[in-house]
Amino acid sequence: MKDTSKTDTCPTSHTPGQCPLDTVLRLLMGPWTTYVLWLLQTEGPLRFGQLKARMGRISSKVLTDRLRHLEAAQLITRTYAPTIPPAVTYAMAARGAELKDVLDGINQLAVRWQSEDEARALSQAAE
Amino acid sequence: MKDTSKTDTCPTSHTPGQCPLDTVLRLLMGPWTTYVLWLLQTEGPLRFGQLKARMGRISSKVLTDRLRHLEAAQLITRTYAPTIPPAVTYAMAARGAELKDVLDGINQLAVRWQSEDEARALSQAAE
DNA sequence: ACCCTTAGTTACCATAAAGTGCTTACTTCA
DNA sequence: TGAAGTAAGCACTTTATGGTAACTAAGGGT
Repeated sequence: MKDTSKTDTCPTSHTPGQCPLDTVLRLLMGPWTTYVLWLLQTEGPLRFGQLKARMGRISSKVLTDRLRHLEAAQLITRTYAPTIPPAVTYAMAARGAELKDVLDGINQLAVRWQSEDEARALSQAAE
Repeated sequence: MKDTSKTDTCPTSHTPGQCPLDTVLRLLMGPWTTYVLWLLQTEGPLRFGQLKARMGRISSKVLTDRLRHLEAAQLITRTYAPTIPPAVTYAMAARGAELKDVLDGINQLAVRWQSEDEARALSQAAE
């Protein structure tokens, strides 16, 4: 859990301590987080090891941490099968799907801005 | 092989920092960043000292850093008047206004989720 | 008897980021 | 004379975070 009591950045809510927007942004910001969501959304439910394998150099510790936070925010679901060895499957939850739309919105902006910047850099280099 | 905006949350690159969406999210993650944008959006152009005063306990160093990054991303503009003492004014730029809409989208989700959680907590407490 | 598997946990370390305080430049006002 | 005021810059300290590696559970295979 992150401690937001020291640095409250709340834009919209005047109740000190937690702004909803900030809570969500903080959740998404760490490295790997959006990548987890993207994988679960495009490939469907995945097990811990499958996620880890697709993410290359991520450590178990950090991946666990990201999954726990996403699960606590109800963006993904965690299904534990107490077999030996155990099998744990993660999948997008309803809120994750809702978030996808707005993330796509940001992504479209980001991609467009980047291409605009590249185009401008090229035209300047041509002078 | 061009349209990545349809389903992808992270288009081409898997490494954190290369993906456009990740770049934007990392810029916003703050602390304080969304608060700066919110202030400039709701109160109009503000000078450095005015921003700092409204943000309470932020240090000049961090505020400067945030403003530089937002300026580099062309989300805000910086206007320097070489008077004595100097006067520097920050204002929303075109891209900042574009971003505002999607941020509002996230904020609406976040607020709704929070109220849903609170309602559920209350109904459980009533049992 | 030992090693393999999965999905983590724990301890420890290195680095990055945030916070604090001091300094600058120049003019006006007391 | 010198204090006040603005927008930082710089050096230093402290906290947060990510990464690495070792270790666990419990049974099945060899």
